[in-house]
Amino acid sequence: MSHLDLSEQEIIRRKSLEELRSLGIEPYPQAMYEINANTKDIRENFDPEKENFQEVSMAGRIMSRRIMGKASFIELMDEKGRVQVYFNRDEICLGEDKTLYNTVFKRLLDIGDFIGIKGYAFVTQVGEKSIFVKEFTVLSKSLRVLPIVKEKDGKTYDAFTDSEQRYRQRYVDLVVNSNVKDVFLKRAKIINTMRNMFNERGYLEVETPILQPIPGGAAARPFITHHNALNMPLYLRIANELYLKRLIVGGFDGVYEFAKDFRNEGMDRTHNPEFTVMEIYVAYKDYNWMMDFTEEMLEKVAMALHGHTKLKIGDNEVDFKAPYRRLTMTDAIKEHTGIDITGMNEEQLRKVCKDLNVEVDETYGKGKMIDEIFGEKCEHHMIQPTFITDYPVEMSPLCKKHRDNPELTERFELMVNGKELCNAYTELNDPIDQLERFQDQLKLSEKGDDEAMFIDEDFVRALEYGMPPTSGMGIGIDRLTMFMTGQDSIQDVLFFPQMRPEKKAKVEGPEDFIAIGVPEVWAEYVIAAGFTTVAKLRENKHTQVHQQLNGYRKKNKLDIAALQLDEVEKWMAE
RNA sequence: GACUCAGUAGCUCAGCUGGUAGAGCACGUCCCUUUUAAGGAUGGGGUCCAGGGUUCGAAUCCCUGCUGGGUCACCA
Repeated sequence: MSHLDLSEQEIIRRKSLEELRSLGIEPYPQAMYEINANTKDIRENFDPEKENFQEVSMAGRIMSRRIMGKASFIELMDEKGRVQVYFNRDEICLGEDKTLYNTVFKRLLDIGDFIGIKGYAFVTQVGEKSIFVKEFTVLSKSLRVLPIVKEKDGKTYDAFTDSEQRYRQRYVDLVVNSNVKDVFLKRAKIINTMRNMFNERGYLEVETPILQPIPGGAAARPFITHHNALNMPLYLRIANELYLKRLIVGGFDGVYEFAKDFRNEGMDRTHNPEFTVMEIYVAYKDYNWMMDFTEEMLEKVAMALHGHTKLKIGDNEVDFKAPYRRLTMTDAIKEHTGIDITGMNEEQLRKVCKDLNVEVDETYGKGKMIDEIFGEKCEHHMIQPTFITDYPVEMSPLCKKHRDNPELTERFELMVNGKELCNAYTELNDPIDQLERFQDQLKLSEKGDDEAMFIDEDFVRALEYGMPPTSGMGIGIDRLTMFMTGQDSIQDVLFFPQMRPEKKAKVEGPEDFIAIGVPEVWAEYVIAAGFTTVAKLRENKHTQVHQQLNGYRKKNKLDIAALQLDEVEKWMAE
């Protein structure tokens, strides 16, 4: 990179880097740096009367500086927070040579640099716990300028807020916005709390394939990729359900997985193309047991994070204290529309939808219409955690039919703050029924439903060997983290949310193309046909370019001579 | 995908009905030995997202595109 591309401040920092080296100071030393205290230790445990922390060795980033001639204060930030550090010229430079203070500390170090310090803890005149430096070491030089965020009395000034930069350069966000780290610490705690609970009960944490030949276990559009050696398509998993159930067939009584799933669908505040789901399957249980289990789990998570169960989510206060209300889908619809859909046929339901102004398609079956009514009229009312149970059979091809009503399934979703958080079944373990349900999905697929499930013959085969009665549950970890930490965007609970590539397509002028031999009359059309840069043009085979450009000429009826293949080939030479 | 708002210095932002770019922090130089959004003096720093158009003249108006945010649609 030439200095021409750098800002003034970046050039100054690079010069400082060279100057450090010329003074015999390596800005990126190899040796480890011994640390015996962190900033949190000092803040919480330093007591001047006890005279502790009198020989500390600490390390971190310089986050601010207040230089007053021969004395200076900096703020040093490590993983645990910040502490004030005092530098005094004559304490650092014991002899006549004051270079280490005047030049190295004052001039060559910058905000963002990592340093190590040795010294002792003390309290300043204004009463702030600080470290008195006897010796410091440059540990890593920062060449880019961090955003400067200042704070006074809990009020933040000049906060680093540009969401694009915060997500693209999360490392900067984490360095300068102290509250961001907290969300991710809580996310880890949520996962650990769940994992501990499962392990205590003897369930086994497992890993199942992410690359799957058949994307099963959910209805969603998958990402597709290609395996070269096998010369076959593979899909990134949309769910891991069918693999976990195979393990129940294999004889494990409880298995769970924290899994990244991938869905090739729209992105918004609550959807990212890759997201984390926890799925758990327990043998010899049903969905009633799973509801008890789920509410116990969520109460534990809330307690572990906050010490209580009442959380503010948006404008609502949501209480995760068990037990949660349990409501069948039919009763929920009755409660919010006054209509009892029990026993209605397709025609009657269609009329109900019309009366309720719920938009439905001609192709919708009973199940889908009921689901639409619920989605439109009920879902957003479910603020407190509520188990919605007994979904129509058409919507749930992997779920066992209801013990009292074959049109329904033993399924529940847990709704919180008007959104789905968990999804669970008494799992379908009748292989003949399962095959029929897959075949129904195939019919939907033939009708053009691109999200209908594929038939997984091996999964049916596994069921034929016998799967014990089992209940399974899935919970969206990103969404749970949003609820538990009060974030309203999924991007704020993912370190690296999906973004479009940031490199802008550089547009070159026709003269750049003429320079590589493109005829003058063609130059602007080459750009118009989509080859906006010479580099882009050269990414293609000359035969392809030739075809495409003559195609463009024909389509737009250009009154110029068609291109010859050998002519195009000459453009490609570097 | 639709609508809508935004993009100006490293960061946060001003910039009027079009007249050729500003502040605070940060940075350079100088002063300052317990400060804390340290302070004082002084100076430098810009492809005003990109491309086109209107105009004598565009950061500003118009068009197209790029990127991001919000709302909606899609999404068990």
